[in-house]
Amino acid sequence: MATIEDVAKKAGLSRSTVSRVINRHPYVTEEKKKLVYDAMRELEYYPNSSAQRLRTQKTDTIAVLVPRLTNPFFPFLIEGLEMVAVDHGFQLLICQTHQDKEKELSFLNLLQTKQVDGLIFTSIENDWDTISSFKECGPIILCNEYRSEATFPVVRLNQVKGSYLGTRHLIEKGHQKIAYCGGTTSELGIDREKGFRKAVKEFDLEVREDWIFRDPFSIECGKRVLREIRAMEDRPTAIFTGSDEIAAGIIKEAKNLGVNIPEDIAVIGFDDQPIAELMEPTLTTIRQPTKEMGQKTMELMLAMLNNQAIIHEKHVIELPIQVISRESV
Amino acid sequence: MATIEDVAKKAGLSRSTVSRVINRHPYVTEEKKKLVYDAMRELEYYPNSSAQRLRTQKTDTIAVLVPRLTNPFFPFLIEGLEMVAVDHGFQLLICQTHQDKEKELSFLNLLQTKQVDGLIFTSIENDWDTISSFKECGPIILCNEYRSEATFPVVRLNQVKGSYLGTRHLIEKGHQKIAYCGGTTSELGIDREKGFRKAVKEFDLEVREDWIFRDPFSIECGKRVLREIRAMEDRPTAIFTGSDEIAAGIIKEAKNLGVNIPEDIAVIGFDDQPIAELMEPTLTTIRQPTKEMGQKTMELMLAMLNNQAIIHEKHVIELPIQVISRESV
DNA sequence: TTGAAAGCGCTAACAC
DNA sequence: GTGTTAGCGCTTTCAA
Repeated sequence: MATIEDVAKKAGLSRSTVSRVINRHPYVTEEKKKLVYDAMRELEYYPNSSAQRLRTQKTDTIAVLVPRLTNPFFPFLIEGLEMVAVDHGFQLLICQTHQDKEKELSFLNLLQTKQVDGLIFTSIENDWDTISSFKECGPIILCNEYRSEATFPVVRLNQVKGSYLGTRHLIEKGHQKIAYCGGTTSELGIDREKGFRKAVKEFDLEVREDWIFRDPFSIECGKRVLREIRAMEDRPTAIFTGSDEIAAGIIKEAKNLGVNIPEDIAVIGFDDQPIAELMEPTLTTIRQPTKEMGQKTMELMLAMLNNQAIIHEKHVIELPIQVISRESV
Repeated sequence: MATIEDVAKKAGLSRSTVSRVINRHPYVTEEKKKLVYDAMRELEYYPNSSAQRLRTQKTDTIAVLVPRLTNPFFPFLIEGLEMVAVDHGFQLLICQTHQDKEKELSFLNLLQTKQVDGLIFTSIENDWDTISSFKECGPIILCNEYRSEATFPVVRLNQVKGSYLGTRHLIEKGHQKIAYCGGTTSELGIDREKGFRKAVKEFDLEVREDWIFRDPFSIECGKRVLREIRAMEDRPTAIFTGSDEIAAGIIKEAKNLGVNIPEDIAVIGFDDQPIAELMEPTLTTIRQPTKEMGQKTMELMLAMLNNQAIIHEKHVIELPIQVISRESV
């Protein structure tokens, strides 16, 4: 493998000049530039990035922590993040935590060991104290999931509002008996439940604790929820869910059980993934501007890396959220 | 940021000893080991991986080239790759080519610049000559997509057989007029078409060239294909498709147009993604053992990196493929 | 069992 | 404009 030294020798110049050519510095004569390029070509030289990184203390890489890639929400989010990153010469290191605290910590280690210049959380597993201790290691942003104690910038949606709007939509369609399916471990989940409760209370309806289903996340979970509901004596007429996948599972199981949607029970999803349009009936859902959220996040990250703007540690960007009305409600 | 030097000083030892402790070398007394650990903790020391990489000439990172993450096939494949990689202390650098030749080349550059130890293609954009010129840069494996000229190891399915079985399934269900939707730019696509043609000919049926739809890839493409078919005078009674997404698009559009599946037209997908079970009717499809393919590929990569086995450059691993019969045929 | 020292490949003062 | 040189932080002979 050729090194910069080899190129310098072959070109009859110094390492510095070669380095200048590589890094497109001004003040190199065309003549010598050509000499360098020729030598590089002949030797099939490519700069060693570990050496560059060590020397410059930059990696031009941003770590993105996601729970898992098989949840389509995250690939779409990554799409937005990547678009902006690539435009600015950065690459993404995508890290699946699989909802594991230890794994999450091991990825935070990337920042400590200088394998990445910055890190973006799209989900959070560990306690806030644990995570905040990494503050000194480099720029960190919370995107999608968040913590109110956070002393990092946050890019998020107003989840209270999202679920409030979704629930109100169900109520306005005439539903009074509404079940809720959502996460409880994240602040995002807690906020969604708040929005749900807010809407229900606003219309003087009752929140039935036995109609609250905690921490479902998959198609399978959705199926199970519907089975549990069908086993009840007093059943809800509508279900609010925390993802299109859960909602899809409910719809699927409804078919198996001969339950009609939305007549017997209405369902609203969350995210507006492609699957929402494919289901029969099509899925009413709460659209998150996923890609935009990714873009905004990466723009913020780049600004932090450049110290362009002084980013306040309580900097919060909130993006709009809306109900997409289809057939399942 | 603390360096190994700082730790050495604080512990009253040499850099070498600290390094030995970091790398769990034998022959360090417990006493000194403790001294080092204490110093590391106090200084919040973490080894700089750029320096380690430069010194050891290893990155413990494998690049995985995928067309895009929003096609669920690839996250599942990555799942398999990652499982094995993580077990052996490797991380994945996931690279989306977005079907772009230039981007693909820029990722091959990762190997040249020593940012990764090995590289896995799951799709191929450039000419074989272009790609094969990277052979000297490090271990490369083709996974999923392949080229018969390949002088790299290949992990793949027998695509000819897959589409042959799928087409035969359609024929055995009584279909004689079968349309084909698939890629033509990749060898994988060409092989699938071969399998299709083989089955059709074997049953003395005709391949109608105007029923061949080239290079569809999305839900939207599927919709378009069905519209084109409905505009024909003489229509096929079944469609073979190259992905569950295309098939889902066809089914979706069929509903819009009041076309019954499988009565008016049968559809078979490819991949067996979660969506196949969610569609109504459920999707008959050709299952690829995606995760296993990922696992096998990474095992092979690790073997290549260790020179454990001498991997023949024409090494080909072929995994089984089967038809999953549901309602759409 | 430990330390001294060389060097991985590169960039950036600084000097000319 | 170009070259000399120091050094980024680490591992690994080699010698003791």
